[in-house]
Amino acid sequence: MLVPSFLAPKLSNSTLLHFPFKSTSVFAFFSSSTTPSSFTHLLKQCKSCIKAKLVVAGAFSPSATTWLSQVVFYWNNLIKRSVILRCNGSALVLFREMLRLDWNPDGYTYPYVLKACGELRYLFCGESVHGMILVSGLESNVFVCNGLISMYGKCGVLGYARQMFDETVVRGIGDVVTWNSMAAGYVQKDEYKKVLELFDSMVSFNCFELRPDAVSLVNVLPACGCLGDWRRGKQLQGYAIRRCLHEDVFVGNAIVDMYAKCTRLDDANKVFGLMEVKDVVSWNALVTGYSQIGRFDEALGLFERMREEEIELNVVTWSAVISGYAQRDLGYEVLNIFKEMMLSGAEPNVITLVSVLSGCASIGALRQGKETHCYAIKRMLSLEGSNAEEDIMVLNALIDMYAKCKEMKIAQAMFDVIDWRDRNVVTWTVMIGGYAQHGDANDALELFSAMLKDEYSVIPNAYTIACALVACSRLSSLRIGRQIHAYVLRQGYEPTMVFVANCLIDMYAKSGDVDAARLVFDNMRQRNTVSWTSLMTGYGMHGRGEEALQVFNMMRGAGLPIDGVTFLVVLYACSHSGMVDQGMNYFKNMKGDFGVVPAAEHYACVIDILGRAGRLNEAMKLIEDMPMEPTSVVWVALLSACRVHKNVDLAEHAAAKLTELESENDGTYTLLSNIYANAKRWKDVARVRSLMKHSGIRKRPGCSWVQGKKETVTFFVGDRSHPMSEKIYDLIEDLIHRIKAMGYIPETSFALHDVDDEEKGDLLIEHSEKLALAYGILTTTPGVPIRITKNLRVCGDCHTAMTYMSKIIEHEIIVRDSSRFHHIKNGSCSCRGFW
DNA sequence: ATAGGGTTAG
Repeated sequence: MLVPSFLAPKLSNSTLLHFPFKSTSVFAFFSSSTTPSSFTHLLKQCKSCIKAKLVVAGAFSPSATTWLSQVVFYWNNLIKRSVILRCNGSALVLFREMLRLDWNPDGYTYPYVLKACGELRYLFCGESVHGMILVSGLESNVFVCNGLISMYGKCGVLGYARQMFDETVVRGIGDVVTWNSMAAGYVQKDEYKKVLELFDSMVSFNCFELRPDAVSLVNVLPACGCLGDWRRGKQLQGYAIRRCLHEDVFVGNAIVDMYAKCTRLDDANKVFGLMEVKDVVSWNALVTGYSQIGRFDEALGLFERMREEEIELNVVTWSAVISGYAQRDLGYEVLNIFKEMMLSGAEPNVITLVSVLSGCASIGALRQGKETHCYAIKRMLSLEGSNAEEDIMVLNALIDMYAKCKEMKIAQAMFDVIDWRDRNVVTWTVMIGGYAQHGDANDALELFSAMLKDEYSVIPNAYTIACALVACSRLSSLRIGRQIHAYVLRQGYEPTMVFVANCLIDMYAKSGDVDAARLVFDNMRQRNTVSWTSLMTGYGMHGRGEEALQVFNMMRGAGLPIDGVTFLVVLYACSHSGMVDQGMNYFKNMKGDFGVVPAAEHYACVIDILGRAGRLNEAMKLIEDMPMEPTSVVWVALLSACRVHKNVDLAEHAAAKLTELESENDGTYTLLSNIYANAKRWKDVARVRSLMKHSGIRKRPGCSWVQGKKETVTFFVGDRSHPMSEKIYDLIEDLIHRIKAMGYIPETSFALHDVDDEEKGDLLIEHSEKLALAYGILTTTPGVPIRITKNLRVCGDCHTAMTYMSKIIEHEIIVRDSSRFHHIKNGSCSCRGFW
């Protein structure tokens, strides 16, 4: 008996032949009256429903019949049928029952039983069967050996598979299937190089009978595809033609797929055109090939041709088109095609669902997302055995969908329900990304640090890092951002470094350290458009417009494509640095020089530029000349300009337009109210305030946070919850007193109250940014900048007060508000009035 | 035995 070394220690165990089958849903009983014909009848029943209970009274003894060998044959048939119908669990139950009734499995039984073990990834079971095979002396049967190799391969223990393979080959009983089974094991585990090696040794193996067949090619061709080795694939294509194997649809499909995976779509198309027999798979290979290299129009063209030629579309076809749309964030198209698919009667599978959910996420289609959720639940309930690996993907897609639809509570609830052992990197990443973008970014960072705990045994990937950095960007959390940067450097996320580095640029810029952003940019080995525009945006929001334009010129020099977003960033930079003429020039020439047609967003930016410069009439004229309907962003830009330049009439016009567009929000009302207050039109102020009350729109509470040594501390308006409150308020009063002596006059129009000026002054000192500053002064070492972030725009009075204060405190004040950065130092601010 | 999927930034 040839006992493989890996099984030997287990053989001494008396539990060897113990079978851990739990299911008892299927019984096969044999009575003394069972005849071959009644047995055949039972088999037919099984064919229609393998779960049918084969009820026969009493146990059946093998010795009581004259058709003994026939019965084993029928058992084999029953098991084989189960396996073919993919009811592997039933196959094993039948096998156990066969043993219980004392029938002896033969060389025809084991291959199927092993196949069932492999499909179910029941390694322990498979080993037990292996033990029985050794006892029965069938270990020299090549079918059985091949079954063992493929069982171990399927269970992922390639070492065992390889050992069985080597022994089989050494004993000289190996055939093509032996080699192909081993190759299939390697393919399963993505060991593509091993597949190629195996194929080489198969060709050079000195055996007359042994030549690679169609199956061998079908195993090795995808390996070439995955390795991008199309030269090798072409050789194999030559081999296929010499052996006339290329006429096999499977081989043809594998060749098309190989070229498609190597992004050589023209070669793939040529092979496809020459194929005499095509099936859906051939078409699908080409469709997905085009879709994945971004030639989506050609993919859609093929899809249309498939419909014209009335090729029966299957799930894969539909899924490929749906995922193509989803990847392009074309959510509406996703939903349309999905509807068509459902009407055609095709059954969606896990992949379809995941793609549809990603489409829902991209357009925030909560209702359709919930429908898909219901469908998924229905499907999971009706499916016989659910697959944990596939389940987690659907769950991840659902969590992501809910997060992108801003339903963080549902997302969190779903996350909580998943056992931590079932959560994978993506589960964590979609949650972190969800909080970073659509919830409280603090929660995102908390989740990120929880994830890093060893007990969860998941390692963040580049996507996770990117999401965590987005959270830092939103919070301006330079300290945590730096820590993550250090983590990135330690781990080295080489393959996706461009993504991560772009996020780092964004994080440093938004955390107030645009020079660090530049450093990251300069050290990148590869850059893409986003790298450049991120850096430009960084310079733009810090009011360093000249440098932004320098980067733009470098970008042009580097030959990168200049698109609409690039121009948006350029105009944004000009507007925040008061570079009116340059901005207007770029706007005028963007179409002529770069072929980029200005969109509504570009108009909004230019109106902002003109507005800041006080050229309100020009701005209004431009709005009237816009080739498209002015969007709400345009009117908001005008309204803000009216605030700065105290134009009540135009402000009223802009506010009326915003109401027309039904996109007025708390910001609109606050601006308008401030404009009225500034003009001392108190009745109008009261009217706006009562309007707000009636429409249920509340002023978002102003909130500022300041970066402490260890943590970030948040203050709301009039906040007295901090333990240091008393000291904070004392300090503000003291500072205000001192700067008043320097000439500071409180700008009372910024307080939303119709009371006398004295009291308004009191309310102004409660503004969150002043509280944050006082806390910063109290806790920061002299000389170190104080970094404050505010959720709304910084209040004009606070801005003036801080500018005065910067003369008498020993800190630079770096304020990030919802519009830009203010570096306040020695009595002046980097914004130079361009908010 | 061949085809298909989710998480990222301006």
